[in-house]
Amino acid sequence: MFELSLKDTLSCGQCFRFSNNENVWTVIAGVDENVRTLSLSQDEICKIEQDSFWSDYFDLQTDYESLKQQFSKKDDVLKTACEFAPGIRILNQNKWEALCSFVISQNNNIKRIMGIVQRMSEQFGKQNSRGVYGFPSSRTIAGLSEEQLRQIGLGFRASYVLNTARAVEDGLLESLELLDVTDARNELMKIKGVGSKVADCALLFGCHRLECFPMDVWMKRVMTDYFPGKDGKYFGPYAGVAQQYLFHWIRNSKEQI
DNA sequence: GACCAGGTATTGC
DNA sequence: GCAATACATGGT
Repeated sequence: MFELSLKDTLSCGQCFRFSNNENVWTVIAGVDENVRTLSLSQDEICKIEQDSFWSDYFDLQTDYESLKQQFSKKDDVLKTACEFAPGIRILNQNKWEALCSFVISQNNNIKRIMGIVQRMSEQFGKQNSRGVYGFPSSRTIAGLSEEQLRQIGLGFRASYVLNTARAVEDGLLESLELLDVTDARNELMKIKGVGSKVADCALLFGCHRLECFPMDVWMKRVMTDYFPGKDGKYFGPYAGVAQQYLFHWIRNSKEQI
């Protein structure tokens, strides 16, 4: 049996379309009419195994038990973070949706990011057969004006989102597949509005490049406080997984070391 | 009303 | 290369 906490995995800042009623967690994932919805309580998670889309989305193919064991053996602080929320997994999101969402995330807070993504979907996305709005396609966004994007509250990020949609329409995401992480990262950063942190988030949460180690304000704090002089390379080829445990721990744990 | 939010581009050394 | 600053918007 796999370990997965819906609450911790969905609310740890990887994705921006989820909600919670009573004990039921709901995720909305995917673009336009390919959007899918999952509503589940924690004690029903075994159902995910029977669905190929959600199995992939929640990364059931990766052995997190083994990773957490290795992390815990390597470092005591990381062990504490793993034990704080052991049910976190790295999501496999749509690449464009992840990239665009993290462009929106810059100098922004999670609640407002979620609102913007929801408005974007309802105004510019297409519905599936059940009436759920998918995240708008890059083609749709590339065809909008900056002014139209500003109206949903994107602020100065409107032009960044537009630049990103145009790059994706030019085949950026397909071109990344052949590249190593360093080249892929540099390619993403050619977009005006995509820096190192957003590039790493897109690669980690959208392209499943588990060695990427996004450095936001929280992770900078973790590194200076607990890993002085070190960087993401210290955590090895699955640094991105370690990053997410540390990120969630530093933001939510009252009792730090 | 100042300050902040999973940053980035620009400018100036 | 690294430090300082503006950037839209909505919430404390």
